[in-house]
Amino acid sequence: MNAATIRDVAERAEVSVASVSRVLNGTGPVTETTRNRVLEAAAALQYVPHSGARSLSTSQTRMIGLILPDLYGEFFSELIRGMDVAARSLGYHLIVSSSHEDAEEASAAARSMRGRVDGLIVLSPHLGATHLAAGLAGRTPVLMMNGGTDGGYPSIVIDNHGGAMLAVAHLIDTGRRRIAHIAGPAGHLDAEARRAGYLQAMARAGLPATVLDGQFTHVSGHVAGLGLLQREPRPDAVFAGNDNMAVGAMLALQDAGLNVPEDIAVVGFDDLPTAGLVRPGLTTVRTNIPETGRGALERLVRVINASGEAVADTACEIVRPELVVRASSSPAASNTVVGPGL
Amino acid sequence: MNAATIRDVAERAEVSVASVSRVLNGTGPVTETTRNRVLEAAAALQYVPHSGARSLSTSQTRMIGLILPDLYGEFFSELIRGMDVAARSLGYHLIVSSSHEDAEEASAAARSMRGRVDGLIVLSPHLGATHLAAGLAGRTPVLMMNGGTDGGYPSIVIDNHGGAMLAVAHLIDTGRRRIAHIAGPAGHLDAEARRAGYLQAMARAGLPATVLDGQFTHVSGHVAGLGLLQREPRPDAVFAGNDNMAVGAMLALQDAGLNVPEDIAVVGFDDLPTAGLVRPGLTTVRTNIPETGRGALERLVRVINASGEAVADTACEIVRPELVVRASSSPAASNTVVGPGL
DNA sequence: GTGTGCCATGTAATCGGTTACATGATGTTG
DNA sequence: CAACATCATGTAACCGATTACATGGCACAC
Repeated sequence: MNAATIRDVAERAEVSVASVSRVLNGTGPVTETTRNRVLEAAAALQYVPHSGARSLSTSQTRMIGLILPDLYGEFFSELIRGMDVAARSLGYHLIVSSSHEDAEEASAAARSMRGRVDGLIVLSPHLGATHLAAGLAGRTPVLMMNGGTDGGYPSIVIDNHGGAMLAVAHLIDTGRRRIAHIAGPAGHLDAEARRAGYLQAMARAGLPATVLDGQFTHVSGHVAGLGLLQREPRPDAVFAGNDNMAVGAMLALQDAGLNVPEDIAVVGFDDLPTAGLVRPGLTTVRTNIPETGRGALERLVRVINASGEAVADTACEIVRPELVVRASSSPAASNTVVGPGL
Repeated sequence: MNAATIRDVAERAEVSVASVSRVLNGTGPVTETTRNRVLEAAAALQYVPHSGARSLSTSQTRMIGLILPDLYGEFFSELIRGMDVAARSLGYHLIVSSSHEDAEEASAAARSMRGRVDGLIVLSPHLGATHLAAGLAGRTPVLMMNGGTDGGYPSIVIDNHGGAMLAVAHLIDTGRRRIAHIAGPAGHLDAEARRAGYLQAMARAGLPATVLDGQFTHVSGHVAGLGLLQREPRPDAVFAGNDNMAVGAMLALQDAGLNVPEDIAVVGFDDLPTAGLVRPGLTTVRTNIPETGRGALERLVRVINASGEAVADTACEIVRPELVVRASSSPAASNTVVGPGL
């Protein structure tokens, strides 16, 4: 016994397939009697429309593809949470493809989704992905997140540069002068924007910059922390490119007998849950991830519905992060949140 | 200009649609000449098969639905990572629906996926979901994870009970006697199995049990930690139902001036990345999540391909977690991993 | 009573693939 | 040279929905 089709329902309800379709989709007029017969028959047969058949005749899949890099932890789950909630409320489903190390893999994933999604959200912290996606996505609407603004796609970027400046300004405001930076991997857009923000804030304040290399990992932060101990004079603050490295560095410094924040202040980026659980609590830069994800999905759906419109949406929306001050940069602080500032 | 169809490709290559289909799917014999003409035409037209049409004629969607509760952090991303990698290598796509607080929401999600997936993986730590899913999934193959073993579905469960006993045995082995437990929320299957494991291990050792209530959150762990300080005599060890609560409790104890592990040992469950980053490092129970996810997906695909087979797969596979000993339970320990034991 | 208009319903074409079966070309063999 | 096997290719039916258009029933007005 195969699954019931619309014809089975029509037969059982003794009406035509057109009426069944009308009742189930709420299109066109039907009498109360017809509606009831159809509903009853559909329930009795446990009828579920064949999505393939529907998408064939409507040329809509009501699916949205999400292409992600090799993300870890909280960021990943929060982002999907936000998007998923938005998708559900708009009647869409989310197809996820994750762990794409480079632009090539990401575009292969994009290709494999062509034809089965109505739109695509691409997160690519690697250079070049925008360009590659261009040739592959074809007519599928695409929304780029944190992938640069080239390519003429609508996009959303997190203001990493501004967030970094916020962090550095906070350190300067609290009296620090020898502020070092632990950078993320080269070629990673987030990492580079944060580094640039650090450099600009330091230059603007007339302070000398010190950059150590890191890989966004806990271990590389620890190594960089050991590197800081060698510096002469020793920095009185570190701004790490992400929380993972900040925590790694902080542990290295503490294990060497330094006090945080008295001897050296530490600031991270991302506001992972871990940031609030280490001691002292880590000052960091936070973005509202679920909210950003929700916004991205809603915007993509708007683009989908507007396709064919005269004016295409190619704007780049900028999400401003905020500073979360904890004890790692200010002995007095408990858990204050400071807005994005100017 | 609409997207190219198989007929457009056939026309351009001056062959029939059947030949195009044969070339593109590798079914049936074709000459080298035909193959090349088709491939060239397909490339020139940027042809992508319409997945709806294909699924209509083959009655396969090559999609797998994943229904998740309101998971946070690492567990979520690791699980999806493992499944996604497996799915990709088997030629499937993953449709994710997350954040389902209760069994009813989860089954609504399952219903909305009927007809658009070839199979479903349902993670439901809430009682009753199995039963609800039964009426809704219909003929769709379903794999239950951590949702109990009733319902006649193939299932995979993490041996929370055994993991908890492992943790308690470790504490007893290292000389602890007054071991308290911070339990997770009532009605949560993982939480209840861990609690039961704790109780059984204590009973078997002839030790009195002490259970405090928690909600799997950091804050509830902190509150429970304060509760421990009131106990007379004070426990010399705590086994928390998850790492979040363990860290919350540990901070409360340390803030009250106690030394971990000298005054009191702390053990968690899950091995979140945070567990290795707090000081002292948190002893905890770990499951290889990506591996478990990969296995689950591969097993579901096997079930899908075998459907119609005489013998249905209704076995319950048990994943044994392992103990990770860190400094929070043993001053000597650095980062040893102990196997699942007997 | 007949014409008119409205409205619920049904018929059948259509979407874009897959594939069973028919066809025709080619080579082999007696 | 005829008969036949082999094999690449083409034709057309089919999957299950949506929907434009046709149809038929009914109420109302003249």
